[in-house]
Amino acid sequence: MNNNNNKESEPSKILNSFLEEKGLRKTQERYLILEEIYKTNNHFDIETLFQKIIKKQKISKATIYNTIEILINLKLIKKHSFINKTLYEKSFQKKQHNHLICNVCDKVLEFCDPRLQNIINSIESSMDFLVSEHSLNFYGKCKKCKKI
Amino acid sequence: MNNNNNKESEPSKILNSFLEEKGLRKTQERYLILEEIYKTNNHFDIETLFQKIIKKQKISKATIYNTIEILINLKLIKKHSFINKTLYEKSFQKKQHNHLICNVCDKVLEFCDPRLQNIINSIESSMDFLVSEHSLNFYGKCKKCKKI
DNA sequence: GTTCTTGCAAAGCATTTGCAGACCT
DNA sequence: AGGTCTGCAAATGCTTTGCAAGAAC
Repeated sequence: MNNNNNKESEPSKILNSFLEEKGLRKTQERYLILEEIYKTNNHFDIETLFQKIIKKQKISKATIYNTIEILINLKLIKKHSFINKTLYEKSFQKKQHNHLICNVCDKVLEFCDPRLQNIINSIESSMDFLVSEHSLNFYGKCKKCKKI
Repeated sequence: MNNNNNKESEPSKILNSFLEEKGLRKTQERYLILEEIYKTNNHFDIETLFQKIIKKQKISKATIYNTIEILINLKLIKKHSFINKTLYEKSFQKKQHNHLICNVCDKVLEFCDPRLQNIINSIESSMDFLVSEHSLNFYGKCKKCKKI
């Protein structure tokens, strides 16, 4: 997969079609922000993303927030509300996963567990609730920090 | 169980012992805030708690935030960082549970599922991570809002 | 009397909004 | 040309901080 998110990458094409379809402007900034995000492999916050981009060219946080909203709607990124901080991550073709957050070093790890889907299925029927999103986070100490 | 949290209720006694032990002041405000929280059966936010108390007597949000912190440490309340809002709930002798958040009416429902503990156990060993807290939230549509 | 706590106001963050000028189409 | 988007700065919402006055011990 092409992570070098130029205008030919899949996420860019998705953004492109969306903007076209809605008659919205294809601004340089929107593609640039998407590109920067797709260059990043970790979870990131707005400030970090802003700092990365501002080194290359003028940009305002308002534009970042605006674009982030579009990207969330397009499912190109995902927002996570952890305790005391909000982080985002790219999500195109990314498998369902959950998070481990180390309270000591702040690292965010990912894991998958197929049993979660079973829980979702049961709860949907037992509680008569339609689940469209979920978040499962474990907070504690990672491998390294456990030892200290 | 006595939910009429006067100074003889269990949560008050816990707060009391803690303050005594640490040589901190047993202020009227601290007991009052705890009492108000234990009268509340739902999840609540700071603003709502503040409004409830201010009707009865002068209080400042700074004091509420300060007391909330003590109560969290004593595990008498629990903080939840949902997407776009922070809510708290009393947690004394409250069983482990998880949350369903309706995106339409904002209602917060609770559920328990014993299989979650199995997931925690597996992840602790497979990821070599020590889990001390967790949150499992499902976002979607509740029974009523599904129909609309 | 000493020390801690409260209430108030100001400061801090993260995010949103309003608007003039710049940029897409 | 015309409407949209950006950047800036101000506003907002939530939480924290600093400090003088008040309360607990």
